[in-house]
Amino acid sequence: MKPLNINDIAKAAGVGKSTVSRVLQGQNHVSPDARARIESTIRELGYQPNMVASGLRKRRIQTIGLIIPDISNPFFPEITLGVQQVADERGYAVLLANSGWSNDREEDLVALAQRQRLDGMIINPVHISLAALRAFGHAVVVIGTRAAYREFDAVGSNTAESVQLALAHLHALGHTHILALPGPRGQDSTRNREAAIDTAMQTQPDKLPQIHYCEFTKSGGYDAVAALLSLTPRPTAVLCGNDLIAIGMLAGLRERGIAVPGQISVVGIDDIELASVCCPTLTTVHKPKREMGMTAANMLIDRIEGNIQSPPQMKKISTHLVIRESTAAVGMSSA
Amino acid sequence: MKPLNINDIAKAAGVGKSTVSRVLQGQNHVSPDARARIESTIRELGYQPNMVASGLRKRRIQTIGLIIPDISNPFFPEITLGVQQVADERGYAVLLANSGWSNDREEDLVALAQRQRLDGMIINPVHISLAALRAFGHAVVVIGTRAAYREFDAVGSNTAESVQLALAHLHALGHTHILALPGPRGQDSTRNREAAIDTAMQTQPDKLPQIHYCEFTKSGGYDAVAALLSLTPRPTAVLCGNDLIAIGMLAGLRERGIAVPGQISVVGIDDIELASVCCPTLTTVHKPKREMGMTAANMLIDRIEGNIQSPPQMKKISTHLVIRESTAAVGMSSA
DNA sequence: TTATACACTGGGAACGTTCCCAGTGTCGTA
DNA sequence: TACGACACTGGGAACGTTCCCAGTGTATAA
Repeated sequence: MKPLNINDIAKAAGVGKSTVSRVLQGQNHVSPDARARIESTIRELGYQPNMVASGLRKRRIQTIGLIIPDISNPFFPEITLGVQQVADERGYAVLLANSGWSNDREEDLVALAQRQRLDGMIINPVHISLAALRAFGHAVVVIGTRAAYREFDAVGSNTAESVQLALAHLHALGHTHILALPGPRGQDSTRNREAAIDTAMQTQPDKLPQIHYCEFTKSGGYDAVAALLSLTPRPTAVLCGNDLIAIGMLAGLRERGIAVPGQISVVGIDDIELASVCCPTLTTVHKPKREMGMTAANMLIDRIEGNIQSPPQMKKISTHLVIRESTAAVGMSSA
Repeated sequence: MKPLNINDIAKAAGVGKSTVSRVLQGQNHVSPDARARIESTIRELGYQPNMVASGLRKRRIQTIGLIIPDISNPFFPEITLGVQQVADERGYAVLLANSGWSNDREEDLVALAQRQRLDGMIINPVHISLAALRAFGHAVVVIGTRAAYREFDAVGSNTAESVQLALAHLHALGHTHILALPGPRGQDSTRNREAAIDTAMQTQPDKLPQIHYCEFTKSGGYDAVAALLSLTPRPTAVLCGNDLIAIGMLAGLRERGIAVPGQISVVGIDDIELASVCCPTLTTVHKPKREMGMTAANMLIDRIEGNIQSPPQMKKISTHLVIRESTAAVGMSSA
């Protein structure tokens, strides 16, 4: 009925509970004889130490939190997998939670993490306030490159580089009229992309892309087609803030019989799996999502275990362009 | 430095810790006056109760485990989301772990769940033994319809129905030479699909599909194209065990210049998001994945909280066919 | 021989809650 | 007036570990 505890093992092995505890924690100062006896007793009785009790005493529960906006967005499972893999190897479990892009949910989840006394937390923040994040009181690693959170460790892809790669590709193909869909108006990651566009275009400000705001979703891209078509002269290429937007846009263009890349080139960012399967397959900037997850987990656990004392650092993971079918030289077909 | 505890609050509010505990747990037998004072003290000092301590005492940590093969497989994020949503609403956190389709990992993870004293566990089992699952000692809900685990609560989609729907669709289009890819040889879910095929074909055993085994992945489907083409007469339709297989097959067929659905019709199972984006879009059997996750979570928490005492039950969620571009009547083009 | 060091051991306190229980006070009723 | 019923209260034990510490014994050095 009630699970075994350390005293049961101690009694069965004829030793004190302290000695059993030492064995469980892999400490020395235990005679080979006692150790052997304890280990075999544990195996025999199928004893599993209670990590809740141990967590209470040690103030470490070997569990980290991962707060992301939405696991059903294909960008995040890969991140999650990377986090899990490292956490696992280093002896931590992962508590996963979705904020659903909501500020309230984000703050609730951080409070929950605090009550659960998680050892640390990796968060891809949407709106959450610094104060709420600080209140957590344990190690935090932020996913993303937003300046607002610079007091925490962070890992993000290099947005400037991504945008630069995509734009350079379009320019090389001769596109000068470009529409950019950097994301929803007023969100930090949108601003990041806009800033990156400005930086990339510093030397040729006359070719600055036009901006249209939309959600980071398929339907965001789909709806943006109308805005695209209302522009004169009509852009010959679209730079999408992420692949979901790009894929929505592809669907919208196809419905209206506009050829991609014949009439319009489309480029995305992220390189989610969909990008290699959609039609046409999508030229995009590859982000090493798995690696980002792994890096975040390593940074976090290093902090937790005190291996790092340095001030917060930001690791930018570099990206590269993947050229597929959705882009071509300007004026390939109907021109 | 050290977080506040219940005694700090009690002292600050001028009451005993028991009274604070009663307020925290929403019990009655607390005077309105004391309650108000305690609540405002808690808010003022920003106290967050320690769920580890409470978990130790109550033997409930308000956390459930979710063990799936691979979160990067697009079938699982939706399930996860459903589980999370319900767990959240009912006051539970979710610990997520990937078994990576490995038996050893599965058993390790269950042992971990046991050490963590999770209140319950939802698992999509691959190979794990009954013994290992029983050893967990808390509530378990299995995802899938496999007979082997019938001693646990389970929720699965109706495989028989799914296969039946897909085959009926192909038959209605006039296909009589069908190749089925039920999954990897020797895995239970593969056997389930095979059995469903046999059942569906009982009345017309002469048209029984041919079977080829492959992994539940894109490359599994891709590699199966060779097997498909080596058959004479060449099948006019392929029934794939899941959408990933189907999408791999589409890619392989496209590479070889075989028209879908002109020369070969392809139907999948699952209706993952990829299915509506790939090219051609995929006719498939829709599984309500989110709903499955929600149902599983509700069953589990009902068990945990003792709302159910009944013997284990299996809930089969029904499916429906989604007709898209990848299927057409036999002999539409080159015939 | 004695002192010192140190591997090994087990008992008890502590971690922060919840629950039991015994002790108040107040009220209604006999 | 006496009594039971009951809302309210706080102290202490318990949950299962880890850590501190004091107590063994044995080997090595002086």
